[in-house]
Amino acid sequence: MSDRQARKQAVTQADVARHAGVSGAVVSYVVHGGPRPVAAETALRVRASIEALGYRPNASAAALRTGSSKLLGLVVPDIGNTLWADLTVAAGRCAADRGYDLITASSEGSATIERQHLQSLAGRQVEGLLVTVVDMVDPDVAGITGTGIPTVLLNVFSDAPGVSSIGVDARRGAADGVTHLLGHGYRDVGLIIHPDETVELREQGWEQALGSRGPIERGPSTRQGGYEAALRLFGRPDRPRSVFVSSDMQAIGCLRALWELGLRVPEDVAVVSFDGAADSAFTTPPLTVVRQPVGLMARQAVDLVLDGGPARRIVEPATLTVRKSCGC
Amino acid sequence: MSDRQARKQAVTQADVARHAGVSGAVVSYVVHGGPRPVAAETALRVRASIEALGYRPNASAAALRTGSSKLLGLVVPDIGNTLWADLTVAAGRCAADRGYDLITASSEGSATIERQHLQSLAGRQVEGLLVTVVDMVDPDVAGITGTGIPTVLLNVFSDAPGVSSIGVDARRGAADGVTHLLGHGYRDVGLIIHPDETVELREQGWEQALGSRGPIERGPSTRQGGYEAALRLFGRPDRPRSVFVSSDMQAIGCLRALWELGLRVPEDVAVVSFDGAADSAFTTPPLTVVRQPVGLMARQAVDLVLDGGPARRIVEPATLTVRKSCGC
DNA sequence: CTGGAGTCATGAAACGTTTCAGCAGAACGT
DNA sequence: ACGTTCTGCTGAAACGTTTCATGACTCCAG
Repeated sequence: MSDRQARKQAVTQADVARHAGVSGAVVSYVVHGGPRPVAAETALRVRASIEALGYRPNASAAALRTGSSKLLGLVVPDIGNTLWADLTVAAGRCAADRGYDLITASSEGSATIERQHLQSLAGRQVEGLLVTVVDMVDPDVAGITGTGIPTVLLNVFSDAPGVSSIGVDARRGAADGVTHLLGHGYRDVGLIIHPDETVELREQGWEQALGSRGPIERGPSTRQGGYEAALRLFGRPDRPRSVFVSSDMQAIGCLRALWELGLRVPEDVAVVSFDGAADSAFTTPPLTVVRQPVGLMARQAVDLVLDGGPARRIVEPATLTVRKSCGC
Repeated sequence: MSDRQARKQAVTQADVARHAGVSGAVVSYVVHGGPRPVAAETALRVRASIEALGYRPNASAAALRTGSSKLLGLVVPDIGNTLWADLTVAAGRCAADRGYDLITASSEGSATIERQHLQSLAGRQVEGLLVTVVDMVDPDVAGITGTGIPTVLLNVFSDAPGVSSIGVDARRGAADGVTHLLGHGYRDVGLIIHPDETVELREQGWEQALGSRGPIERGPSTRQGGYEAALRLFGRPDRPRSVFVSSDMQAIGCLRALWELGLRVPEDVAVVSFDGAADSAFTTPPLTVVRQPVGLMARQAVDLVLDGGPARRIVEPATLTVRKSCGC
């Protein structure tokens, strides 16, 4: 109990310095390789002491002194959505390449939680913020612009000053997906989509390609949400012969619903979905998708926040990946 | 460019203190509610200043001063595995409930990356470490025990001193799954498993229930790994009529392989898998699984590292969840 | 020898916070 | 009137780093 109270830093720079018979400054120089030269012999002695004592620099102290936390924040709506998991992996790797760690926070679809996470990350002095917003009610994302933290939005384009955006041309991507379905001869293409500003361009693309509004069912971008929406959509007397689903997660739920209803894919219903998450290739049948290049987007986002240019807006193409669910 | 060089804390405690006409100490008291009383009127004035200036305490400085970073580390082998994503969500929620943030690091199946992450997290003074190891070559996990950071292992039981473990009774769980298959009348139950110390108990459970060793194919715990292993297993002339798959990810890949081979589930091949991740309920057909209660485990893990008792070993039951893939 | 350049190590300041010791003044009982 | 207690605030120290200004020492040219 008392040994737990006495929760102090195990080994400090000063300990190492004493052990090696040098000053603290030299220890710092050895650890960071500069900015002053250190004699090879001394460096060796210091390194030996570091090893012997198991010294590990206190990141908080370094961050305080240098003003650089070497921390990046990532906020996603739902880490259980494999698309965001893919994004997280890619961003984590890029960050690590540049010596940064990533604090990942999942909002679980709640704007309130999102706001809390954002506040918390700002307090942690993260040097960059990658955000996939949950529903984008707020043009200034939770007052983040005021903090001066370089921020990139990854699933929506914002006009807020100082905020960059990276995303795909969702309207065109969606239109391409629907057009592909149309090319198979389907006249009516249903839509399953989340009722949310972040994906409204997908709805527009669908409508544009279709030239009219087909049957729509709405529900959250989750497997369960897609399942329920699909149950409604294909329970209709005028059920469509094909459907464009605005996220892979919903498509996965949709597939289960269709299976339960005894409708075969693609023979009875053709399916195309948006996102191209890792698991969209492993459904039965594998999903034909409009793919977002999240790996690329993550890399660009990390570069953008870390290299500190002016706010930018980058739009990547969303490309159709044909697999089996469309009937090809 | 120069305005970016001049990267200093926007608003500090001292700024607020000056603005409100009080000392820095009072600002701290107001923010934290103590440990000294503050007159209601003064508190109001300070709060107004905080609001007006947009003050946000510097977490690094607080961490340095108090020795408490309010940070927890979570290391998972692969965040794309929805089981770990589920774990991450649960752990993040528990941590947030207690005022902690979670740094999540995904090792992507590499022990080297895992070690790097662990080192980095230790340097960040995380106050607890939740680790799902990637292959468990190292009884002392990457020298973490030396750091004195409370650590919980979540997918393997370790004898390392000072390290807690929380996990399921995997041998029994696996045996239950296989026994269920046996109950359907299948005599030979194949096995798809990752060649790795972290899951060897599942293999033992399978063998124990079976009373012998059936056909095995090995591959990584990923969708692709399961897909390839299944292709081999069911390409055999003596292909089994049922299979126990040691992870949901592999089972999802297996389902795709079976679909490609024209084998129906469960009519031609019955499948039971281990884990019970979120998406195991949304495959076609939905997977019968041996479920790990990751939500519960995450909660216990957070409590364990934060409440600071002695190292413990907790084993939860893994329970069979019957869905459709077993032929019930 | 002297002076200048070069190499290496040192001490101390600063980063922004939390918290302790101390102090002024008011309130109170006697 | 005088101690005593309470309330509300302040100043300063400390946390562990990084880095600057300084200085000691060596080396070499003149």
